[in-house]
Parts: sequence; structure tokens; C-alpha cells
Amino acid sequence: MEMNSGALAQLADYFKVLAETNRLEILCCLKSGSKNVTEIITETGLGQANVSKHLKLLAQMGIVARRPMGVSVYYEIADPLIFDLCELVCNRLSVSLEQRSEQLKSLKN
Amino acid sequence: MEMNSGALAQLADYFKVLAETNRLEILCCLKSGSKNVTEIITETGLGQANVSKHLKLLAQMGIVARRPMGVSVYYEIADPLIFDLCELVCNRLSVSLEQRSEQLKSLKN
DNA sequence: TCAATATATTACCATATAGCAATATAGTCA
DNA sequence: TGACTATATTGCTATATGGTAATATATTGA
Repeated sequence: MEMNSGALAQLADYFKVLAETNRLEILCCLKSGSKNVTEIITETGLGQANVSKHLKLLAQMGIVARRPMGVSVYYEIADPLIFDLCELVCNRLSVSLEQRSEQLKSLKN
Repeated sequence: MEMNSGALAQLADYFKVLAETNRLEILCCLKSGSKNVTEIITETGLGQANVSKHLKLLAQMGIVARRPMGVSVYYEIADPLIFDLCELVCNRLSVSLEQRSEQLKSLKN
């Protein structure tokens, strides 16, 4: 990972898009397949303008794809890699939670 | 990835720590091995307080480990998974850059 | 204990961004 | 074209956070 600062900035920007609970929730909601904005709004309970902004960010980063269909606009995961990333980190997090719980146990002894 | 909102928040927090150029730079700087804070400051050119704060975040997330040695404190990567994550995303980014450049080419034709 | 050095913390400012209400735009159908 | 619905954008506020200077803490050695 010897990288110039431009590459680091790009990498940081990518993580930044994933660094927001509601955007992750939108991605989860799209995991089961393409959905239009109204469906996403309903399923997540987020505000319309808010969802629109999040989708724009996700699309700009190439994480989702935008597909207008008649009067509505469908979005879908354009990059399944996302879920690999999330799974890696989730495993990591659960491991460290286990470690913390081990530490707590040994403190009690 | 069917997750409760707590898990999504944890995941987002993890990505948030990686979503900053200077923190990524610190991680790069630690890739070659354990370093103390002064060395990190010198190598990155960042301010002392700043580096200290970034290291604290990284340590809290379990990404680096803190090891006091005499008067100085050494930090090291505690979770090599980081580099896998970064590499995955970097490959992803370079692919989409290629795609964009392809699109530009076809626009010119 | 005192001085010197390394690291951490605090207080503050400046910037970025999530959320929301209001408005604008675009597509469909009468 | 005009009304209607879906989505996008804009303007604004509140909050979070990166950077820095100043201060605090901790370790070592005289």
C-alpha cells in the first residue's frame, strides 16, 4: 500500500460513503434487489430528500446504479464487493467483541 | 447482511475511522513496522496533538495497538485485515477509473 | 525532587455534512 | 397543455470532527 496522497484521498472518500448508518441501511435494503426511491423511503423510514441525497452519493461512488423507469427511478447495487467489505469488517468486529468479553471475564477472576 | 441498527452503526463507525486521509497515511506509515509517536509525526509531517488524536481513534477501534516503551509509546498495526480492505477498495477504484476512461474514449468516437 | 523529553488532553475555531422543509424538475396521462 | 406523481435540488440549521495552541501527565535521569 505505498500510495500517493491522491490515492489515499480517493480511498478515504470511498470509506466515507460507507461510514454512515443510513447509507448502509439503504444498501442492505437494496441487497434483495433493485428498488425505486419510494420503496426505499418506505422500507427505511428516512425522509425523501435525505434518501435522494444518499442515493446520489452512492451512485457517484459507483456503489449503486441509477435506472429511470417511467415515472420512477430504480436503484440497484452496482458493486457487490460492498457486501464482502462489510462482512469482513463485521467478522472483525465480532472477534474483537469476543476478545473484550474475554478480557472482562479474566478481570472478574 | 441482515443486521440490526446497532450492528450497522458499529460498521459505520469502523468505516468512519478509515475515512480520513491522514489516518490512512498513519496506517501506511505503520505498515513497515512498529513506530513511536515522534517517528510517526516526523514521517507524516502532521501536528503532534493531531497524530495523538488519530492514534487514539485507531487504537480504540482495535486497528492499532499501543505499547509504551520507556519514555515513548510505540504503535503497531493490530489488524492486518486493514490492508486487505484497502487493497480491495483500491482495485475497485482503479477498475472504475478504467471504465470512466473507456466511457470518455467512446464519447470521443 | 527537579529538569527535560514524550505523549495525551483540553479548549477553541473552522469546515463538512446529515436532516428537513420548501421548491424545482421530469415523466405520465387526461 | 395542465394536473398529478416521483425524484432531485436548494437553503437552512444543528451537529460532528479535524487542526492547532496551550496545558497536563508521565517517564527518565541528574
